Amino acid sequence: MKPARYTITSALPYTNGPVHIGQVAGAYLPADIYVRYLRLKYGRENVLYICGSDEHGVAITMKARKEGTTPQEIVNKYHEIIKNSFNDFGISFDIYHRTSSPLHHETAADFFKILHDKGEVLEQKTTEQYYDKEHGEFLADRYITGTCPKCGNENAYGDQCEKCGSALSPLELINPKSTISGNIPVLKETTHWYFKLDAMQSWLEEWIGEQANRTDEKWKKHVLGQCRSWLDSGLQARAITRDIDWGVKVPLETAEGKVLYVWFDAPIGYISATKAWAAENGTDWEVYWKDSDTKLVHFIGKDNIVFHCIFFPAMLKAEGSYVLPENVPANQFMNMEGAKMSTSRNWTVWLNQYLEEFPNQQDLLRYALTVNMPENKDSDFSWKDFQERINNELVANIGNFINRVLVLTNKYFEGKLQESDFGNHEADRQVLVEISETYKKVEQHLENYEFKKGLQAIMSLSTYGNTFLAETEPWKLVKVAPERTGQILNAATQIVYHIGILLQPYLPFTSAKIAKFLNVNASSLGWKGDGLELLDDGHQLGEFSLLFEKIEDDVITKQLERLEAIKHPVIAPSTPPDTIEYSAVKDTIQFDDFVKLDIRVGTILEAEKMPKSNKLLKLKVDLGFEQRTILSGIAKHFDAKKIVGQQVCVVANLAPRKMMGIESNGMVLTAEEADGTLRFISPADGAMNGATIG
RNA sequence: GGCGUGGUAGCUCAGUUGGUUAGAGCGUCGGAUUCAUAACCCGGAGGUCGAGAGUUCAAAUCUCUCCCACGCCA
Repeated sequence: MKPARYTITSALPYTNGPVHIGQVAGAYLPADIYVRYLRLKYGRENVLYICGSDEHGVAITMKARKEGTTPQEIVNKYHEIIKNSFNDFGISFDIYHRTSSPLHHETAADFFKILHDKGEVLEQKTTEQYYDKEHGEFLADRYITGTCPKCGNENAYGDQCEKCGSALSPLELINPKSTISGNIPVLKETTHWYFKLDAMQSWLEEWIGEQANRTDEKWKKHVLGQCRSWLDSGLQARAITRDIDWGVKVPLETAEGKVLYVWFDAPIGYISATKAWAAENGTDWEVYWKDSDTKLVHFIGKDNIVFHCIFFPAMLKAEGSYVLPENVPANQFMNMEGAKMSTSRNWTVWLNQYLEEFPNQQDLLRYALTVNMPENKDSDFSWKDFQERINNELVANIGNFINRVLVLTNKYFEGKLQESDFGNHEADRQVLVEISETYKKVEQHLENYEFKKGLQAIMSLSTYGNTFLAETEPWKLVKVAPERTGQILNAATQIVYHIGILLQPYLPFTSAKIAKFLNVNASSLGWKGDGLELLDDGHQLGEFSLLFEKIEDDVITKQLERLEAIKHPVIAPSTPPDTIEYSAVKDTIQFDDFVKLDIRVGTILEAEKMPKSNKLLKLKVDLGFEQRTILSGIAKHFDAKKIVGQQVCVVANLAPRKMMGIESNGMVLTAEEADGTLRFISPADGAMNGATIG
């Protein structure tokens, strides 16, 4: 029944920004929990967990163009940020690869070639598309703006009108305009390759139908529903090539200047990542994708369902030699303080940001995200809830239980496990039963992708431990029956030990800490569901401290203030006085002089008044790539407490300057009104920290 | 606009094929306790299961209509 090996994937993050906690809760944390469990249960060598950066597509070329840099630089930057934040957070990929690598280009091109050479899978079609004569290139949908035929909005994009929400095709736009040159584009013929999805309709219906009826593990309802919805409306051939120059070149002589469309190339990234991993480890990649005894599981967010349940399986099937996914346990979305997460509005928590602001507290977020994971419907993350969960559950339940046991054992028996007697005491025997039962529950839940329930079962074991102590009262018993007290604490310590093991998939950092407290080798903590293994009588426990610290109110307040600033941007249109004296325009400078300025978007993380100065505020500003200390003479205009979270523009390449003993690295830009009032300059709709201004 | 998935206690969420008094955690109220990070343990209160209609001996669960949220598509 058990497969010989597992190939587990998490959605490839798109490298036009860092990843945020919603994505983590959706596709990375559940996969990591699953994978850590599988490795413990079935052996590390039988599980391969892969991921990587998705680095192609028009969105990245647009961003590069906007920021005056190259696509490669954009993806290099975010690839590093994303990779490092996953690593710090404990997402335990066997490899984190990238689709801009030569190996991926080769793999994706080969895959295309195989489909192409089969002759029946792909077809060529020639259509007319908008072309920018001045720049000599075909225009991607998003490079075209015009008037929306439905609502009259003059700034609709070629693929969508953001005002009325309707999806468009570029040909529908009235008065189309190239956003690259501003010129009117012309229609020109171009040829593309299409994947004949329609030809796979009946096979897909059959395959999805099998998944819907499987008894070993269920596919989620919303996943199946989405698939049905697609199949019912009839599949159509889809273009898999594009006329841009950023991506995997189409490996045909007749396809000069064309690349694979990103949806086609991205999932192949799973395969190329596997190849890269296999090469590094001197092993064979193919069994992880082609052996029928391999179980392939894709972890994704709900926006990705059709790609992983329809398109990619169809591609794999068309190629012919690959296994198909056994399950695609897509999660729904996580909201933030009751509103949709928005990357452009900064209405989220970036993973790298959390890791910086909460150093060495990965497990707190892992816990909060797991407990609130959007497994079957959208969920909500709020900082207040985060604080309460940590304080009432991690600190008060698990942390406290473990502390009680260790303190008692230390106080009464110098931290040495006394002789146990499970045979003669029903209460002690019950402890072992509870532990075994917990293993069974956790295993069952994890095998079914029920991550919340699994964690709840572990919490229940901790509650059981607390009850066990309350009922046996070792602190009273020790005065009259020290031997029995030793037996009770032995049993309680076995609970601690197994909580340590059970927690490994969920809270690996905490698990390692528990192992240290117990003086056992963390790497030897195996999954001991069958034939419960216990700590030996006489075992000497290690030194311990508090497992979790409480989260104080000010920590939460700070986060909420940041969000409040986003919700209510400071807009103060003051009525100008009748006579305004405008300052004279300065001497003309050359364009070259202007480009020397490096102005960036940043967010104020901390602000405090400089002692002994009535003008200066000491700011800590997050510029995305780094955080800086900047002294700014704005203290008379702004309340230090209220500007935390404010987005500002910063001259990033101003020479450092020391003021009152502290070095200032940059300058925060403000607008000065006639009456001297200062206002921050910040991007109208918010922008990512580090975004260039020009 | 079409399709899909949700809408359950103050909050965050569970509720398998329709079947006794609809559950958990947190919060709240009361009790007990002091080994422990005022933590833990026990107990109580709290729900017209989005709204309305229908099928049924019986509906959170099935059907229809409508409202709201999110996703996919046009």
